[in-house]
Amino acid sequence: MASERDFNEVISGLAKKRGFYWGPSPEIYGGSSGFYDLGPLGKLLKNRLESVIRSSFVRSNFWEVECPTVSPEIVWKASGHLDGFMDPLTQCTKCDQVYRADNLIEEHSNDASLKGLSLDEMTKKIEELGIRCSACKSELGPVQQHNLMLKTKLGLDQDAYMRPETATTTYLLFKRFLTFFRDKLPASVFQIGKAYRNEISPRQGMLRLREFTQVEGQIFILEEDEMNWPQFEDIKDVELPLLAYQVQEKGNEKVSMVKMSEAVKKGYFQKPAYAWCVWLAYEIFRGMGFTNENMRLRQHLLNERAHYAADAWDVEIQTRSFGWVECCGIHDRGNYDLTRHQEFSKERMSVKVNKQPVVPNVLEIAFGVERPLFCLLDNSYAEDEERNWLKFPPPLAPVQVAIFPLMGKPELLTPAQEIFNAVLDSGLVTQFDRGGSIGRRYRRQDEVGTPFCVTVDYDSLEDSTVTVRDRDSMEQVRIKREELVETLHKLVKGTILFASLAK
RNA sequence: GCGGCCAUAGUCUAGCCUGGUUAGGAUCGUAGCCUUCCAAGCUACUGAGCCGGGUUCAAAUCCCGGUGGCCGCACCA
Repeated sequence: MASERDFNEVISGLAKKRGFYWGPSPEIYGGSSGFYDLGPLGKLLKNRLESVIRSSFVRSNFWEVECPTVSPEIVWKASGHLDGFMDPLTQCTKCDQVYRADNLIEEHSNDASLKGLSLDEMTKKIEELGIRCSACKSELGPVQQHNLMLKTKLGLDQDAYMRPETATTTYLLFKRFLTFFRDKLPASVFQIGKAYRNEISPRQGMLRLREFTQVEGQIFILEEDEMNWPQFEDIKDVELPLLAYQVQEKGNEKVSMVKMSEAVKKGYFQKPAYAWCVWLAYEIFRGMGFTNENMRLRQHLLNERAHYAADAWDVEIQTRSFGWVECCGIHDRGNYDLTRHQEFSKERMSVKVNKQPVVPNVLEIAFGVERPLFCLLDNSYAEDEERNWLKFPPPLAPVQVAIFPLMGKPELLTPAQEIFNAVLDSGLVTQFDRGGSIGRRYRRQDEVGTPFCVTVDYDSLEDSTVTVRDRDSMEQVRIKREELVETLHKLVKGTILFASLAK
């Protein structure tokens, strides 16, 4: 198998060639890194992932909302992103090398008390400690901030920002949710939408984008309900591939399959409701085609956690291009966000518990769609001596069925066209292909992961059957014409397996 | 952002050092012929020197700047 870097080139080459994604966008003007276009197949695949995500959330009683992607500055002051989302940077006055000021100070002082200095204080500290550019030994300039949010203006002069996450915009609706949910907590909502991060220098293609689609599910919940979460009963015997931080601290990277009830007992999870969120994230990723073989749940080490996070686990996916890739965060955000918005907006963000106002906590599942999209491509790629193909689970495949006449003769073309129209009308994404040899057409479909191909041959004219060919085994069975549409639907949904037809 | 390397059809690539004809090949694609199930063959065709500037009679080729990619550093809520 190709090395890691080469493998990424295989995947992105295939993605470009067959229309999964293109970029950096806008290509004809040279492109800006961190931006990609989805081609027809990529968009289909993304839609499938999103619909898996949607139905998982809806089945778990979450309600979908959609908020604007631009919000005025006050929102991001309140959320902490205007301060916390900034990197304090200092630049060499001579060679323009850029350093992260807080890291620099920490390295040179070994003094943990120096966290949280202001910009001016950091500038002074660098001078005091005599820190110079490690490349050319020249003086460093004043500490400035690089904000990871993209700034814009509303009207003539109101500062505003593109949202760096959808979560905050969801929290702003809390009062409305209380009415909608008739004052009952826990209340669960989710949002799928664009978010923007002005990364200094994004690399690794689809894995670090400046504009990407975020999925964020939120549960507004009171503390006692976090401890008493009935749905946990349903999953207590489910085993998840876990890597807790206690295990990692012992220098161990070994994932173990742990029953959820066991994980709570061991103290990996403090709260059953939070543990359930980790399970839900896992379930969503299983729906997106990942398995215990290529997925793990890793708990953040204490120093990895974000400004709002009381506990944090990630879903990580193993790829052949980049090793383990962090794809989803499950956060216990406490009541940090609602408290802050209450403070800044002067609006009540609490509910009454025993006549006392209580600001509820938030549990969050957050991920970008593009990462699992890439990981799925990466994990689905297969090749042997004669062909390469994408072994998408049939329900996720962008193109679901392809229809061919065995040869481009009118007597086969016409019935093949009719079948194509019927299958297309039935709601499957279907392609018709009459070009080149039959083998070549199978290979084309293999390369984009189409799970089933239907071929109309001369026998079809006699006995009204067609052959259905399976992508992974390359085997084929004859199916009666009148059963074709229904059979294809079952195959694509995965309610029957091709192997069960093959006898 | 910094440094090193790099940029030619959809994809892979030759030519660049040593400036000079219609920028060559492979593959993919398209149309047709042939072909009764896994990239066969034949014929024809489409399609390219990242962008901008400079040097020169002449630039894919030399020089400068920008953009993008890879690697290292830094960054990645």
